Amino acid sequence: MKRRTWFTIIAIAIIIGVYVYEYVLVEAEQAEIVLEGKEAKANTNAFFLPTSTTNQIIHHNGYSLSYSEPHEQAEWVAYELKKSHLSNTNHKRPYFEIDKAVKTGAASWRNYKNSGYDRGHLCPAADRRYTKAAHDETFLTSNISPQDHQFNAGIWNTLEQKVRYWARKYNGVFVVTGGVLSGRMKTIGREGVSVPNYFYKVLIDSNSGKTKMIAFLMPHKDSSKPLYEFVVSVDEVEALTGIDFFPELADELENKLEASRSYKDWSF
DNA sequence: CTGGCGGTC
DNA sequence: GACCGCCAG
Repeated sequence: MKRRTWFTIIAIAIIIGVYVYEYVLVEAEQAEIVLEGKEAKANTNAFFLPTSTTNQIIHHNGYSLSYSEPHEQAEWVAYELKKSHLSNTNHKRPYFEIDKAVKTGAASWRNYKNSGYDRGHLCPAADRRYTKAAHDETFLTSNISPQDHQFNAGIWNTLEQKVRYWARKYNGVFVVTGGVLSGRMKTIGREGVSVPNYFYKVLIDSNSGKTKMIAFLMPHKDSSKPLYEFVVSVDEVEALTGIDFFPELADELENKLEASRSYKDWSF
């Protein structure tokens, strides 16, 4: 055969190869999404799960939480935001429901009505758009905290968008977030839902090379400062909340990463 | 994206 | 109370 013929054959083979490869990749991703719910506890909630100071951990398919009955909200909500979770699908916004999995009785959404505060998602609805079920599951009252609207739609929203950016960039991140339930707090509603004075977010990435962490502590008010101004060490968040964030991590690594307040490994 | 709210049945 | 559609930053 002529050289040109060989070249043509090889070119076609490469093109077919790429298509087959992509097809297999897409199939694998879809299979992963289908399994998401069943594997949530094993994948999302095992290794990086924080400790509970309230002894009430609840696992949902899309996230886990530790519920604080005295403050009528979660002390933390934890979930893995995989790159494959990121989706542009629009879902109709459902109504908030009382989380029946909370045995002590989760707060009613009525506490928030006319309170002047948003029902602020802890696990954002936008992080669970991959299925309608996952999206709707974020509308449980165990996943919300009273948030000032300017804060929620402002700097906090900006941080949540940055988390999605990192999930895309670093092939997924594990997220732990909540209000700091300590000190003197305002309360709202008949059940007295505490209004946190600070909110935190702790991230760990173990998917893109060496394991890295970053933590944010934000006063409960909107700000025009850049996000990195709110970076603190994980140790600082632990000191405020009493939560041990990554107890399953090897001690040496945990101690080193949690003491650091450097954000050089995180692209802003 | 983050949400509230008023009107209707 | 549930639902729809409109509203704002």
